[in-house]
Amino acid sequence: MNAMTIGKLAAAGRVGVETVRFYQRRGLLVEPERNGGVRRYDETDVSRLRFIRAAQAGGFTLAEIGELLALDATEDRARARELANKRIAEIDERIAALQSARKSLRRLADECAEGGDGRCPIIEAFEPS
Amino acid sequence: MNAMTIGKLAAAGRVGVETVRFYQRRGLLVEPERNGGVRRYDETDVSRLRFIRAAQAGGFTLAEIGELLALDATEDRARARELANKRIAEIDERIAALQSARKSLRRLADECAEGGDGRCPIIEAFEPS
DNA sequence: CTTGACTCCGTACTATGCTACGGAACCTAT
DNA sequence: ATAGGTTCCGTAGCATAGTACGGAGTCAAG
Repeated sequence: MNAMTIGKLAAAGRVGVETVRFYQRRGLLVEPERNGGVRRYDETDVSRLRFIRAAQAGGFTLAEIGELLALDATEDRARARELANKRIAEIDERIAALQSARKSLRRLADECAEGGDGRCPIIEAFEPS
Repeated sequence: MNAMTIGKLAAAGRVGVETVRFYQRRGLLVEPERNGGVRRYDETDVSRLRFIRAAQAGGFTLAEIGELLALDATEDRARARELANKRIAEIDERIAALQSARKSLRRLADECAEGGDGRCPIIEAFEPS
């Protein structure tokens, strides 16, 4: 078997050991079997850990990720769909906000680029447009 | 003059009074003149406050926003451009991450939608694809 | 069988961005 | 002039997501 220690798991998920322990306390990672005091993890733990990081990158909070993980063990497809759709809507909003900010920044950079003197009107670059 | 109290300013910026005070402590909003103990704000303060919220929506931290605001008072166009471009790159990354997460979620919702039994493979939906 | 790396555990601390509390002062309308 | 709503101020607390500490236990190599 390819059992690994917490250090290996953390490395595989590119997080710190303390972070793994933290996720365990939060119930995101299950406390694994021990081999004489020392925890032993396997590939499914790596998957879970990677899932957590991927979901986080998608803007899920740890609490939401916990719900998703719990959901993954059930057959409540309706709830899973509901959560997914809710999050998609939130993601769309967030993307829109970022694109708006990007536009303001682009404007700022462009206006500041074309020589000229005086200062860049940074606040105006973000004015509701 | 259209001087307003902290409560009006907060309302105009859709934030709480405590938040305005917090921003003042952080140096994001300047301590305004007093009219016998009570602070009086004007339209420029509203602009600044709105700017802070807009920049925040674009993912800037309060520290970065402080730098932008400070920059707005200088003529350091190069630095302004640099900051803007750096942030644009970050925003693009963030948008890409969100779009990737969105795709996974879409897949999840779709797969869970089409009848079938058993559970939705949530973790697999986020597997490095 | 000892050394050094790793693990365990609880607890404490950090950073970010607010949010709340509570008593005093002040402002406004009646 | 007095009641009620704001404002002022420092300080304290909260949520999120970790990060650090330190002493004890364990494990594998030499």
